[in-house]
Amino acid sequence: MKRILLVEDEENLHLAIKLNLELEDYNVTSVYNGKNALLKFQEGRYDLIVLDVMLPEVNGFDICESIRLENSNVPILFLTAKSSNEDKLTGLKMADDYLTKPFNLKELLLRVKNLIERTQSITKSSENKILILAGCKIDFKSFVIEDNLGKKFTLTYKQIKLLKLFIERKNQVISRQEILEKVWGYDVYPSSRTIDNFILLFRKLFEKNLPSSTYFKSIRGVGYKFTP
Amino acid sequence: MKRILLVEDEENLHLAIKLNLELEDYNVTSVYNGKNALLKFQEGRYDLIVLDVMLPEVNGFDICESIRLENSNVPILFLTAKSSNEDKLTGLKMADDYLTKPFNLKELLLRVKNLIERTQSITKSSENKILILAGCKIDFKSFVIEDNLGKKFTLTYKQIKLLKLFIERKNQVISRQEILEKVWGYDVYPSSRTIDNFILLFRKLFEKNLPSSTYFKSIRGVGYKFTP
DNA sequence: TTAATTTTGTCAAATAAATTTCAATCTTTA
DNA sequence: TAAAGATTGAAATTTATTTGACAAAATTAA
Repeated sequence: MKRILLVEDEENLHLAIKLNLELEDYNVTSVYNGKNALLKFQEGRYDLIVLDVMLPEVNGFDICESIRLENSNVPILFLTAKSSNEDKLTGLKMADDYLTKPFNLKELLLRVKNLIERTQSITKSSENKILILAGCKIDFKSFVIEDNLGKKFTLTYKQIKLLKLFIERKNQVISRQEILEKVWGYDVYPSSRTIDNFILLFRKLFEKNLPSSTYFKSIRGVGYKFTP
Repeated sequence: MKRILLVEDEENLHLAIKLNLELEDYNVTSVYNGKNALLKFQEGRYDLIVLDVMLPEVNGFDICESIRLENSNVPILFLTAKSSNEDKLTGLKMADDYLTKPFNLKELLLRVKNLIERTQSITKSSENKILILAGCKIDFKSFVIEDNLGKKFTLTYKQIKLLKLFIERKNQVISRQEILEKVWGYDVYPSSRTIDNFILLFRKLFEKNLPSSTYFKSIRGVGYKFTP
């Protein structure tokens, strides 16, 4: 049974969400403010956190940040009342998904399901969040990769995100278009060169016999394919 | 925010649909003919395409086919004026849903919502698009074909696209003209040798007893026929 | 049937286009 | 404000695709 931490201060909405999640057989822990959210988070493990942005005292973004600092990458679904663009961007950067109030409860359930399944499948493909690739240990928790000589290198958030996408979709051609949307987001479109630079780094890190590449193959006119 | 590509040439209807979709908080991209539909489709990713069948120049079915050749399974909702049976059947085969004009806008909204939700939950269970042909495994996701000896060969984007067209239309003669339109696009006309070169490769890959060909037959004066 | 014509098959070379790479610039974070 | 990270632009490189030349096959006309 999947465990969800629900952080929402509006009583009626809270109960509605809780009821619906429980009907879908989730184990829901209820919390009505930021401080308790952090307490509950530290007490037990959760498969998902549904987090309202507008909370009394400590707001959702701050809580999210605290959680991430604890080296946890439990998926977080933000609920936000404002639909202003800046708010969305700030939120999305940290969140794994978000919903703007008022929202459809069905949609919430769908997103909850997707988020949990998605993270489940990533975790599975990289068991304890550590993966060996080309003799390199990749630790998705600390963002550190270590080659067979013990040399360490810390990846950035985006690099990890892209690497995860490739691992999740190994042996599949992923279009540049989709890479941008999955890693950078729907409304942000940096130039296509940006992706290339990330690939460049990955190749430097993992490929043994450059300049030919075995792991990160370019599919001309489409995008890239990762073959472990 | 879900993105919808609306392809409809009748101005009034178009505006009415657009307005209603936007009131439901969809991000609508407007297009009034087939060629632009394909252009817009290639530019960005959409969660749904609302596609009129009767369009000037390139009709809805052809657009649908082109989209499917691009390896996209974005849900498509057809709008059709005719309610003749044959039309419905042809449409439904490719479409995920369809509506016969004149229709109720409420119904459109309902179907749009359902389609988007439905596909959202299916998408993650990525079905493996693998096909066996002449003892070769063709994987449309990785663009790789593997013969019965285990030897692998990576196809290019155009090769995959053309191969898909042949497979979709197996046992049918496809004219060179149509091949060009579906695979190369509607305004690009390369020389006639171009297609031949692709056939040449396919034959090398699949045909067992060259020079006679069993799978890729040339139909003089018309085009080619693929018989699996 | 043979000659003329058209269409298709094949290959190597040319072209056009996408990718790689790197340095410079802009942005964000500490 | 410094430093790290992300992005862009431009040149170099690579590669898929196209073309053109010619051979082979099929079709038509004589």
